[in-house]
Amino acid sequence: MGVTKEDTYTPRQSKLAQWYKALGHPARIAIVEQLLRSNCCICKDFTSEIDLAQPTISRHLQELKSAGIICGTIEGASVSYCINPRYRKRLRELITEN
Amino acid sequence: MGVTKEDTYTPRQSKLAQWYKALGHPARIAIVEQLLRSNCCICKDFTSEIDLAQPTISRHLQELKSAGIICGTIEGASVSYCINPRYRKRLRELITEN
DNA sequence: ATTATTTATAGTAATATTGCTATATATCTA
DNA sequence: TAGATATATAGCAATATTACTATAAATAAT
Repeated sequence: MGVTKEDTYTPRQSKLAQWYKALGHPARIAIVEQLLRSNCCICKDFTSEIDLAQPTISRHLQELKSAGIICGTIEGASVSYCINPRYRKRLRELITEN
Repeated sequence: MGVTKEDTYTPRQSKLAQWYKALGHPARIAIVEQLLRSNCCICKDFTSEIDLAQPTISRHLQELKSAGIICGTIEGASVSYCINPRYRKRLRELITEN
């Protein structure tokens, strides 16, 4: 049904799955890679690197944010995104390895 | 459109995303965890641990298999599944960590 | 040979995801 | 203030995912 029986699993299993699901799209991998290189980017920076419409990029950014993978801070008219420092090292391994 | 613009990304980005997507469901996390504990399981072993119908488990197993995460070998009337030895260590880190 | 056991596939229905265009909102700049 | 810039949201359409029941297929057991 496209709906996951959430209460079947431990919170840890659900959390892990949510984390990896957030990384389960090439656009989001590309975003994380760009952030690992550039440290901080505004939304527009991604739209010039990744061939997707701006609202689509924005949506992927929201998904990474709600998974706790990235943080966004308003900076004037733009929003500055960066890797959640807590997961920076781990993400570098996840993306770099293999 | 629920369809990913695959040619926008590098093969590496697509491959990474595919790998993490396969881990992006709690049932598949549960399956991998069980295999990390038990080394080898037949399909029926999973159905008695995870509260999902047998065909649903079977489908999740196929997805893990096509991502290269697990291997299945026919053994009489049943199929013996195990972690792809090539990724065993890596998966233990991915599942255990955090 | 018939029945039981084990697994996969077919078919279906509900929900989720991805991506677009149009537009709202908020801040800068002239 | 008026226009430009940057981002998010609304709304829509197409496809993907998840899970079910029913059933096929293949081996094991009686």
